[in-house]
Amino acid sequence: MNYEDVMKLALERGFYFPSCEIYPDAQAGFWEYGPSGVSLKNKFLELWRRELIRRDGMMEIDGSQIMSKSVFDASGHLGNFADPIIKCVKCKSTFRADRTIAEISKIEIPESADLEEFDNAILKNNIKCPKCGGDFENAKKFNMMFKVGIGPEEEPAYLRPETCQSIFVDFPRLFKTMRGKLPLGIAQVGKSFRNEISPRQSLLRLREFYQAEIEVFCNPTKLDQMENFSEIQDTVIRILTSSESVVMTCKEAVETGIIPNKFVAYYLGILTEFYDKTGIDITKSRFRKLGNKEKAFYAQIAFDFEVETTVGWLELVACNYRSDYDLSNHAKKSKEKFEVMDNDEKVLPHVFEISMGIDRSLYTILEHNLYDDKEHERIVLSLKPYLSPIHVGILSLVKKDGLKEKTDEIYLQIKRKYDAFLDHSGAIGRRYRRLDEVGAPFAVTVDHQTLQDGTVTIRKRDSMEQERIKISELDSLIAESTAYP
RNA sequence: GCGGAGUUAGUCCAGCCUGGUAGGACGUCAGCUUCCCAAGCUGAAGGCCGCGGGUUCAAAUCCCGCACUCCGCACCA
Repeated sequence: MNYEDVMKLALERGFYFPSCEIYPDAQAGFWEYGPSGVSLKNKFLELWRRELIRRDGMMEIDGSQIMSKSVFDASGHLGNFADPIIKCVKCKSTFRADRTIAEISKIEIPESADLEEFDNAILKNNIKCPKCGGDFENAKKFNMMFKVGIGPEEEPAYLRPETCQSIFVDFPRLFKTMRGKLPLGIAQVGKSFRNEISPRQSLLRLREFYQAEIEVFCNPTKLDQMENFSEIQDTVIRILTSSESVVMTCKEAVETGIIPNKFVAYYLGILTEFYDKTGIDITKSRFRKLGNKEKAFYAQIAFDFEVETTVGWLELVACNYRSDYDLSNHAKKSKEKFEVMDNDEKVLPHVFEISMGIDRSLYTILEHNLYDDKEHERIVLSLKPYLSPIHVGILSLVKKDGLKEKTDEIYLQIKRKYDAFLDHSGAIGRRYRRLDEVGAPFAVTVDHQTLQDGTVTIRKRDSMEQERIKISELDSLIAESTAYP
């Protein structure tokens, strides 16, 4: 199914929809999750915690969304998280200053250069608007961070453009008080904010979006001493470099040098295992090794985890080896000490990050799991049972003869433990199909036989098969079938 | 931000050219029916036609702005 089909499902079944949609001044790039979306998101995050956080004994924190100016001074976002732009006086088109100058005059000016450098280059080389030949206004910086004013004096602060800065800032306290030991993973789930020029495609490019980030602090001299590497050495990953596309095990990737060390390979391996369990088609995924020009300003080595969808390859996760970029800058700016002891050695840890875009991941899960079952005239969201917004539908075959009451009774028994949905109204087939669309893996139906022998039918979403089971077996069956892997 | 195409009920769309304040399908709800897969029958709810302004006796319809959506450019988790 394609983007439009997913969009339609999202709107009709309460997965997500535009924010502030009843008002004319609603801005692009802001979306809300409805009940089904929240339920899916919560379960996705629980899987993330199980597969990555608990697996490695990482810590999870929950930091402020608004952070002080100093943080972004140190992190480099104030200077670097901005694009130099130039605007044509005549046709009002806006261009990236560095790129436009490089294209026309072959002069490379780094994007972080002073604005005068761009203006001078434009003057000297007589650079005009590529569209209409008009002159340019002076170069400006467009910073993608949202500025906020704190208190009556409107002290400047910013909405965080990535969640990880609180992890770096909090690192000294966390390491000391939580008895940290390298390598140490610290994780965070939360919102980040970027003032995108042109947000588009619902959850795929947002101005306010969810990230699940993991920052692993490590001793840079021990990147190949990775005890649990054996756990994932045979995990198959797909890698795209500038020259080739390969499918190989993590072990082979390290041996051939495509991945620089066991440490990085380990995390790419467990990330792959995680995404496999979300129900994304892992054969349509790849780690794209980024070239120097594509990398973020803080990254030394970068792999983007990308997945193919009907709107192209989507970047779901950015894996960056940030070295000591963040810690050394925060140490310099704050005068706080960030060195820690690793056995007898004093080290300033390096950082490898796994920065996951939650919204994009959820979209991809929906797209990869939605299919049109033409034979049975139904749309099925074939989610993994543990991710389904609704675990089980509880239905009465007909309302009369006490079936409704019996159905209510079963619903009452299980509704606190599972996401159950009670439905009495309409034809049974219609109710099954509605449940298929929100991905409920099971439907339990109460019929006349139920009143006689205490059994119900349980219908499976994907096969549409039914079997009779005792009501007393219901709990354990659902528990088993919807358990995380 | 630019270029192109759009915006009418929860969803998809007709009506617009040739002004006279809305219609279909699906979905939803209630009842009947129905003893297991979107059946049928009856009834109902739901839209000041994206927002604002203009022209007109009269605007979904013509004109102008703005917002949003989609496709390209650029940017990115």
